[in-house]
Amino acid sequence: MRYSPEHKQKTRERIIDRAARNFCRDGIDQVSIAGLMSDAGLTHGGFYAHFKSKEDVLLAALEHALEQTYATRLSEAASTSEDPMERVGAVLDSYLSLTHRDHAERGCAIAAVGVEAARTDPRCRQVFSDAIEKRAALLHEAMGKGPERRSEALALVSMMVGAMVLSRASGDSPLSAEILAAARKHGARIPDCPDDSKD
Amino acid sequence: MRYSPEHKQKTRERIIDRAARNFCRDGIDQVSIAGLMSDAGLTHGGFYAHFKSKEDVLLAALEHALEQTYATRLSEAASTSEDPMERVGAVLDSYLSLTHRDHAERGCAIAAVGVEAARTDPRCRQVFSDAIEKRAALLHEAMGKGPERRSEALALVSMMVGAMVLSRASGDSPLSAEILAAARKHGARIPDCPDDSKD
DNA sequence: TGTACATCAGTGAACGCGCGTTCACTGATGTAC
DNA sequence: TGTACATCAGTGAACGCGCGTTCACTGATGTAC
Repeated sequence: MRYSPEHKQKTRERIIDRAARNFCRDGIDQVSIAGLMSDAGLTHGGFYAHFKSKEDVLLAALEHALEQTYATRLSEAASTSEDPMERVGAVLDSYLSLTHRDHAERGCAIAAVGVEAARTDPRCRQVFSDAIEKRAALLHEAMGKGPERRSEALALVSMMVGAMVLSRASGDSPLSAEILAAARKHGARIPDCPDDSKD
Repeated sequence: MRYSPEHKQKTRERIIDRAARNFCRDGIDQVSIAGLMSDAGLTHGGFYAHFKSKEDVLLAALEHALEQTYATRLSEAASTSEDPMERVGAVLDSYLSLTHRDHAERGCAIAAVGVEAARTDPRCRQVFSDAIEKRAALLHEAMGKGPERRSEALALVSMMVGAMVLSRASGDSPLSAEILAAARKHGARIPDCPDDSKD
């Protein structure tokens, strides 16, 4: 090998990292290979030494983004306390923040490009499925209750992603922050409700 | 006037209707003016006799789609019963259905293109704000409780939209339907929880 | 240690393509007489 | 009623542009001797 063994791998990871940022910030179609490579300090032709196509780098970028937010923000928030309610509250506060709303480029890829990415490539749907499962499992465990509460975790993830989508869709109106606050409040209550399920 | 007074207006409405379908089904960037006009039985050149730009028709299409789903499905579901809980349940069942998941082209425009549209045009964010307000007000009224419950309505709308986004993002995996079921179940419980708020 | 060489990550011109938009036009329509 | 005319909704060729992708190449690097 001419270059150090990690050289190409490092470049590849730099491209993926920039791709994750750009896709989540601008949307899939607004990201060009040339712009992406330029952000990574390279020229566009080199792209195809690392990826087969734009769809390929999208897939890698989604996996990277979802792993990043899971490993850092989500699981950190979920391990802040001994108290289940506080753990869930910490996840909600972290996710449903104005900072997250205003910085999609380092935020949840499902909220940022879930709809677009899933529309085009079935492999993206698989990546999203796995990510949703992981997030539901994290919340499920954070709740510290029985296995019958999995549906609560799924409902919570739904509310979190939905509130982020709505708060971004409603832009800078007062409604935008109100939505986040409402989801923080009632999200924290979902594990509170009496479990009268018959599953 | 050479043509009947309503002639041009009818054509315009036909274009808007097709635009709403195509945008919600395929995403904004995947819809071309030529394809849209062809769907409306016209050729692409005529487009600019009706709209100033693609963004213009997007705005009109969003308003149309949001008004359609509100006036038909949502408000019908919200007036099916005398019982507040049943009304909310009917809205949830209607929105969180497999039919809705699989037919974005006639479904909720916020779930379908909310993120994409809001990213590009501030006017879209205003349209979405208004639509979210209307939907929250509908649910708020359906709940039949005091004005302090507005945040519950916002949380419910969040959960509905989020569950639809997630169920589409997770494609055809079993998880997809599970998410919808979880949101139906726990969405219906939000108005059930004791109101211990201090607002 | 120094030099010739082979590798291959990265370069940048070129491609074909589809897009949004423009514009000179056509021809179906309702009106004037 | 019949005919000449004005209107303007709709047509389709043409435009410039940016995109994803290809490919012949370059030059920095580590290796062989």
